[in-house]
Amino acid sequence: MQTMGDPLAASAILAVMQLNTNVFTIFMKFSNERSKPFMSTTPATIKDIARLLGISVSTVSRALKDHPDISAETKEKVNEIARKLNYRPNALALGLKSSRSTTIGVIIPEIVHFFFSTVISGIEDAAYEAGYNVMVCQSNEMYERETIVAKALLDHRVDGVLVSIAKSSAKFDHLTLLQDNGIPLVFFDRVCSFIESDAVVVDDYKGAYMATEHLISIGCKNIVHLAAPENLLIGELRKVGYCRALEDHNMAVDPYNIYLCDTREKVEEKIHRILSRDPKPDGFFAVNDSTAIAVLQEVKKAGYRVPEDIAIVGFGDGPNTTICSPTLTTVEQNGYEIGYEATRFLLDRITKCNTGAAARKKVLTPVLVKRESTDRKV
Amino acid sequence: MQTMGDPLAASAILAVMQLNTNVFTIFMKFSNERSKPFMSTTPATIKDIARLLGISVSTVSRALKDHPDISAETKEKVNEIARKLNYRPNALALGLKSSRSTTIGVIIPEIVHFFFSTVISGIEDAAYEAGYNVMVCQSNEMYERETIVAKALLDHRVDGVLVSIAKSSAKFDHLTLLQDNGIPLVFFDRVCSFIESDAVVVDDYKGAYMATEHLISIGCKNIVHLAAPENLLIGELRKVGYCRALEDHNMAVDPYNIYLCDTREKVEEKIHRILSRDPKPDGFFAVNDSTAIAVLQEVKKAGYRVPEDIAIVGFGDGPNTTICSPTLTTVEQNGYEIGYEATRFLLDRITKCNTGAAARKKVLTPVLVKRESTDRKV
DNA sequence: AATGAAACCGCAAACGTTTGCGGTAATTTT
DNA sequence: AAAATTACCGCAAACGTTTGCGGTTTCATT
Repeated sequence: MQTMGDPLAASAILAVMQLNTNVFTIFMKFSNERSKPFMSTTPATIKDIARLLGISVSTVSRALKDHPDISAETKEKVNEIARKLNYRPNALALGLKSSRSTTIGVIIPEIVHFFFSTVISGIEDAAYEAGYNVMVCQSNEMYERETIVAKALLDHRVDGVLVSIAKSSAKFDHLTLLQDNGIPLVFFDRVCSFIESDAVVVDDYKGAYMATEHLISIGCKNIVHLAAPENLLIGELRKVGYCRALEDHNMAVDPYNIYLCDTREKVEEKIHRILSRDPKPDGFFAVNDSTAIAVLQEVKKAGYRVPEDIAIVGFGDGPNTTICSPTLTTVEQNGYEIGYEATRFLLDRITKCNTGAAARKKVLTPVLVKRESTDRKV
Repeated sequence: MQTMGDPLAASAILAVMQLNTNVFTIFMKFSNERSKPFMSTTPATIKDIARLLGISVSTVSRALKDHPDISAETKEKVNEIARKLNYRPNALALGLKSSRSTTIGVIIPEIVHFFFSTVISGIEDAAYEAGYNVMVCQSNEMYERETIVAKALLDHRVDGVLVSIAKSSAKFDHLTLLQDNGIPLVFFDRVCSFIESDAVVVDDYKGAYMATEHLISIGCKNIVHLAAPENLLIGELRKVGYCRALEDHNMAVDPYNIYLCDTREKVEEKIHRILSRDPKPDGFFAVNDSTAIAVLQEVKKAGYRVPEDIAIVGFGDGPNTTICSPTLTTVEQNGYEIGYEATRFLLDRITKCNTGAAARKKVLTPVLVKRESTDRKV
């Protein structure tokens, strides 16, 4: 058979020759195929290989994973046919049998945000390194969507879930549901205080403290903080960092200088009210970059100079911070590292099956990136 | 039993009472659980429900889907236990049985880009509306990664795949592999000319034509085009649109005015060479927004005024275009709509099983969004 | 020549579902 | 009262794998 030119035809003959039992069905298989010899429209299975070779599925299965019980000759034949048929193991069957799907789920607010998309890159890299697949689900910051995707991940029997909670999530039954079903959870960035679980976060308190202190150091006397909703821990921590920095420099914390304002839209809605307060703000610390940039644009439009009249600091260090003008001082958050480390935590839980071990927490230290929006000549 | 206060305890009793055969295993089940009555660490199955109720799995299965053969009483009991156990059907088993996973795969270059992440939003919405889940995989613009994720999607027996090819992909065996296995393909944005399949794209030619014509209309005489690699059809089409617009206005197409330059890095590398050419460029049409914005920043840095000395147009209309200064004129691409329509195409193929029908193509018309970077007083 | 041990391979159960078919009991129809 | 429905439920096979166990050969050892 090695003398034949066309390897496909060669194996077809080989296969037919070795048949003993069900020649008919095989023949049907061949005659049914249109123009694609040896390739049905449906994925090849171990059964197909076994049938073509006239051996049992057990043998094929063992041959494919190089089991010592199988002869070299058989292994060769099996692998050849498998290659020709483009055989790929059915992950559903594998998962059902082993009750492990080698897939991890991700519940993430919105991937449009640069930070979250870099987190995903870190997650994917860590997962692929370990042979795991990733299933990414957006909650779109909506509690309902979060519950839906959590259940979908449960349905698919993912081996673990990485989650950063939505702004609007106040109930967490859907997450404890996952835990109750033996699916380990690891939080990243936006953690949930009510659930005992591993977590990877940045030191939001410290980042906010540094940001505020920097504004103070360049001479700001009346610093406004644009904050996130209260149920978000990261928002709270950043607010506390802001307050503490003021206190440590003997500046009073004016509650009226703290606004719930974490999107561009809210900035456009509230900015005039904020700017018309007395004493007038000369510094802004916003809970994220896009809010900070919106402020930057609005105050410029209102005739103020940045950073001379008003200095601004954001949080996150997305690429936008270098394309606005002036460029934005911000607190760097290494999304990739957060995703990578969180996934390492999760894989650890999965492979070690140590769901019992105490919750670990990794806190990454952010760094303040100084740019033009706070670059005053002091 | 309705008189008891605790519904959990009530059903436990109910369950034990109804047992006839395997009391022992049930008892084991209870005594094994720590602090979580009625909830093992592993997901509940139909078998569990059947065992607790002393009925067969077939009955439970039918009861759960409201089959007329099952009595109202049984249905009620089954549903009650199912709810208590947080029963969720095993998607792996369902997929294996039906050879449909109600999951669609997405192969996308990089979700960091605003355009692609909006596409995903459109995909998700269309998929969820139809009860499908979405598995998003990034190729990171790498051919190897693209082949890996394609195989992973095949392994998971997704019902269909949406794909936008990586810049570096020149071979497409991994995609025909999917087709050969009966998995329908729909391309979005970056199509592959060698594979006959459905596609949803924007009219890149027209978008480029409009952009170039706009530059001409504001008085640009020497317009540079920063192009994508040649193997990307969208890049080619945009280049052709650029050339055609010049020709239609009796302006010569200078091949030296066309550069392979589609990232910020390449701009920083080549901009000085480009600007030092004679005649000096007075207009730029870049193949995407981030490239255009990089140009904008570099020419400003080099002392030129935008748009007075040099006018710039991008492609894509991401949010960056409104935060750079001056704001960027660009060609709007409705990513959400592309994703939504592509998914509709795919679901159509899946549900209708009409893999045989001719390939359909939907071309969305982009619109030119004029902003400051071309706002000359003419 | 009988025994033992390799070397190879197949049977069958299991994972969690669905579903055609058959069966029993209760109810209705003659 | 017999027959025919009707109502309700269980058996078992199937989806694609893996794997413990048992079964044949074959070959080397006494």
